[in-house]
Amino acid sequence: MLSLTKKRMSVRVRFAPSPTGALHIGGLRTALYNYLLAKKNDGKFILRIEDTDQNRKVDQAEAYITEALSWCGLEPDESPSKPGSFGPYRQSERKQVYQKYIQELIEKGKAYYAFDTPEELSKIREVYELEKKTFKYGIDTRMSLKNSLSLSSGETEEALNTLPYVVRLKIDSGKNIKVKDGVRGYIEVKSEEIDDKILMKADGMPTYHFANVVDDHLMEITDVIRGEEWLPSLALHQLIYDAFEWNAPKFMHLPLILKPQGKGKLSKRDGEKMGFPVFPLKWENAEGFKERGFLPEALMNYLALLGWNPGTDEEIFLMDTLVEIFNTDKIQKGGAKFDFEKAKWINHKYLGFTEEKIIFERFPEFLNCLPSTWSQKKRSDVYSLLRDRLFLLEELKSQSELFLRDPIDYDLKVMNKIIKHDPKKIVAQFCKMAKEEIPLSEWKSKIEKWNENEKLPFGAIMQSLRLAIVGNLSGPDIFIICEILGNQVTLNRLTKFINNQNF
RNA sequence: GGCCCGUUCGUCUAUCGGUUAGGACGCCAGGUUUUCAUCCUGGAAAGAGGGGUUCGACUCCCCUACGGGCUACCA
Repeated sequence: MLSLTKKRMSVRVRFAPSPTGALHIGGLRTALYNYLLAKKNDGKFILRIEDTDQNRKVDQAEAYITEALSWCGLEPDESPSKPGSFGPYRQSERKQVYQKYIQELIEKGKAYYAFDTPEELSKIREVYELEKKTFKYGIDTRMSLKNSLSLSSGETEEALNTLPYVVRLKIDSGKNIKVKDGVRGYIEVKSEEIDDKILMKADGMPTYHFANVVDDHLMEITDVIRGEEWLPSLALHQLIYDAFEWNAPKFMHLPLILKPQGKGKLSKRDGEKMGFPVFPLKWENAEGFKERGFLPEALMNYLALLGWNPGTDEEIFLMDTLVEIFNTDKIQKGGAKFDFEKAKWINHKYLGFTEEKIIFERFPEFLNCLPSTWSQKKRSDVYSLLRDRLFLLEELKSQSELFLRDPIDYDLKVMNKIIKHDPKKIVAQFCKMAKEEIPLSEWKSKIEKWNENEKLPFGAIMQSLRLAIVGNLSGPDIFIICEILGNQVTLNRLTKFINNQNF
């Protein structure tokens, strides 16, 4: 047990998203696990923006990511907006760095220039596909393609000056590459399986693989926690570390977050289709967890449990506890389906133990459905009456509507059931009582007393009142509703009911 | 197609060779309540299939099936 909680020295982890759109909960969970590992070990959590693909870059995305992490309480120790001594933290600003290191690889003979155009290559791929073979730019093919290995040095020189070129990693065959994933264990890959991946693109930008390795090394990253989609590239990354003769960090690949129903990984579409958020904050037309009324702590709690477990039966953990108990060897191997119901239930728990004052301070946007003309006490009374019923803060709006306007109509099914007890007469009696301003606690006994002569089912009385005041049979304690409504409004509603000509 | 990874109730998961396979969400039933919801109690519900190894496999190995990922000058 002691070894599980022992702290390691100078842990540095990074979350490295591409600014191609909103951060979704898969990425968010990756960020969370990184954050937890860092904080558990008194280490540093670094945000690095991987914007090497200029075509897919979305302007607002980086700001969104920063804001989303902040809302979730995952504040980076180093980031583009809070540089440490390992910057720049945006890959597009590190071009010279990559140039320097790619040069080193070329000089070492570990990488080479290639002049084949994308069009040429895709044509070759098509031909291979027709023969049901897979084209690999590598040991078997590289000498018949246009690169500094197949061309003479003069031709290469010439091409370098006139043609666009990329730099590829030169992979030797016949090697068994053994890599370790902290979640799954050792994985062995034959070097023949890996092709001579492009390290530097024709536009002078590095590819993910290259930039990632160089930056993780330079930024002294000790542990890489990333999505499972990177697992097949792990051997390639190891080869790049080897080419530089660098020590690789520890790797851990998180299982994917899957659709609630059906197959495949969770997508933005699923959220739209099934009515749940997949983004922390609003993005374009899609509402986020924030807008739906999640407490960020609750979201983090749910995400922590999606692919990891503490090994106990407990499920509700504040961030501080999470940091304490988080342990990477409890990370799950298989993908996990997203379950919005469970997420809501956790949020409900948080709503239950979070002080009202805190809710009013932190989530004013949800309290806005209560008129600003109301006194603080009245707003507070409404919230405390409704809070046990809330799973999402957004529900406050619909749940509080009964205070804002008189019932539009009355539930006819209920009406038919109780009509034989003469609900108007019952309500009229209640009217009389309401005029006397009886304290809340005495309503019930008053009604019972009155009912001694009338001999009505108690339920019929209560149903008549509820129908008259809110129009249907659901909702919180009707007497408290009356008290919050005040005598005037209550009397109005009762009178309206009595005067209704439809029954 | 090739390569890699995975598979315990509907869902998230516990189990690290010997358990009546545990918990939670959801579902169902009962209780509390003036109703609904909350809350409380209870219930139904699982080791993908087939081979091994072993005195004994959910647990270790192999095969199959299924699911997923990668296979770009995207990350």
